[in-house]
Amino acid sequence: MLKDIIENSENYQPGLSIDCVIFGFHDNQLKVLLIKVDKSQKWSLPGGFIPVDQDIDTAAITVLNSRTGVEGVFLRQFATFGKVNRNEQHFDKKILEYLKIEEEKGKWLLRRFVTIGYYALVDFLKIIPNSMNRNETVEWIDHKEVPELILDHKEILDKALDTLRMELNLMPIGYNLLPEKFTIPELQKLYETILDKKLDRRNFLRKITNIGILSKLDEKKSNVAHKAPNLYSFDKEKYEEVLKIGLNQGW
Amino acid sequence: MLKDIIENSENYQPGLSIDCVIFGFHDNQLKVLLIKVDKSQKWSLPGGFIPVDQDIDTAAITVLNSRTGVEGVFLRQFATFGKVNRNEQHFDKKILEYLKIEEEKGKWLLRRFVTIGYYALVDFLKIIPNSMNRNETVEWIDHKEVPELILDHKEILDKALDTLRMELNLMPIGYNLLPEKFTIPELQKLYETILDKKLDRRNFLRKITNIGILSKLDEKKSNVAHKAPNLYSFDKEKYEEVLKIGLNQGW
DNA sequence: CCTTAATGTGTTATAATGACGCAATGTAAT
DNA sequence: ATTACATTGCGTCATTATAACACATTAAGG
Repeated sequence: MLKDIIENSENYQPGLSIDCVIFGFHDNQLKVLLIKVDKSQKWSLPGGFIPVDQDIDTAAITVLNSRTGVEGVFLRQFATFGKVNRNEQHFDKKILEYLKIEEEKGKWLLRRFVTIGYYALVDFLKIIPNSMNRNETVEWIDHKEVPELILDHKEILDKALDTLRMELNLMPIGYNLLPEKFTIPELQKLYETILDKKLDRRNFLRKITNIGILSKLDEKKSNVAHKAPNLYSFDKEKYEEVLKIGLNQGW
Repeated sequence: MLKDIIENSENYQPGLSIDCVIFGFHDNQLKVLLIKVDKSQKWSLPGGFIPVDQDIDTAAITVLNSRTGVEGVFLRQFATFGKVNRNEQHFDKKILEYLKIEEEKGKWLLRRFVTIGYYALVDFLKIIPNSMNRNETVEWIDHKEVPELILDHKEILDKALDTLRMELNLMPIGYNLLPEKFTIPELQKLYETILDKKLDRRNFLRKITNIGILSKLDEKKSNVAHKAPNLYSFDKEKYEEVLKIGLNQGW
């Protein structure tokens, strides 16, 4: 795959890549989809290169889609990373030897790559982590237990989470991270997990319902310990509306 | 200049550029620093290319500095633009002929360029718009009277303003856009101009002073019609602190 | 059947916001 | 000089939002 790209490098934007921070939510944990190439010691964010005939947003969708199989989810560009030495220890000649790529073609890879960061929010249960070949492992990892990552991928991940936390104040979140029917406590735990902070149950309920994006269903969650919580779903129309205009007007 | 870059294109990141939206404030108008190359009909944002041995942030500082002469001001990356055809009508062979660049070297320019957008807030009065050569005009233009721009520069400018408006709710603004001593009405007009919205005088005063970033000076503005307003300055220390932690906590 | 650990609903004090009123001040017109 | 006028500075009040907390309800399990 990488070999194909390098050998057809004239079809790809040089020195530019895309990395996706794909968030999911499960077992009250914020998960991140990470990849490990078998021969490598470290994990990395799913990424890809940009065909010269594709918009960068389209290329990002391709990356997300190839790893998760989902389409039409929340995907947003958040920052671009371009320190001089960000990949100088990584894309070195060993890879080219390993992939049996001739030196002239290989030069395409041996330069500083600037990478455009996107983050996605996806429904954990709808995703089957998809390894594109047998040499790599794709896995959901709790964001609190992320192992050492290649290059500056930790920095990229942190920035994505910072952005997500900030955008939590500007727009509703949850539609893409929760199943269709969910309970208020579940939604609250999502918020608490993202923010890494305890919230008051009762105040949370009031605030979240006041936004007007929730529909209370005439149905309770079954098979739960203690009192069965009510189920809710998002009112997609109002949700989209609030996504557009934003939550806080501020000034 | 462009000729130099193309002829030494191996020293520059291929297919990648930087564009700066430089905001200033004067006469109660939000100004944008724009450039017009004499032979061109349209204006453009000041931009530049990225030396392979420079961080992208450093390259952005270079662009800003070369046009304004200022250093250490507010400069922030806000988005990266990479539609497939964003520059296909612009960087064409005519330019290469005009610059007398041989075809092989010129290929560097004839591809899709992805551009990283930065926006800067600078003190209008401290800037001397600096044209790098006689063929170009550098000018402050009221953001409401921005003429047609090349490529997708209008889109970039709009996105920068959107970002600025959003960040107005997250952090204090003004330190880089106003002179050292200023009045509350001036600061309010800055906010009103950026937001394109009238604010209540009295509520603005209360809110802005409650942030705790202003120092009331024992001095009034002179030579003004009507009642002389008090002068204020920013408490740099508290300002920086609020910049870090942010204004609204939200959740 | 009682304990336990959740959920659902409400209350109260405090703070933030939005919409105004009015006096003080300096310019400009008469 | 006096007055009209625009603008600043400071304050009020009703409404809304927020934070902290009390209590009843519900289901599971000993």
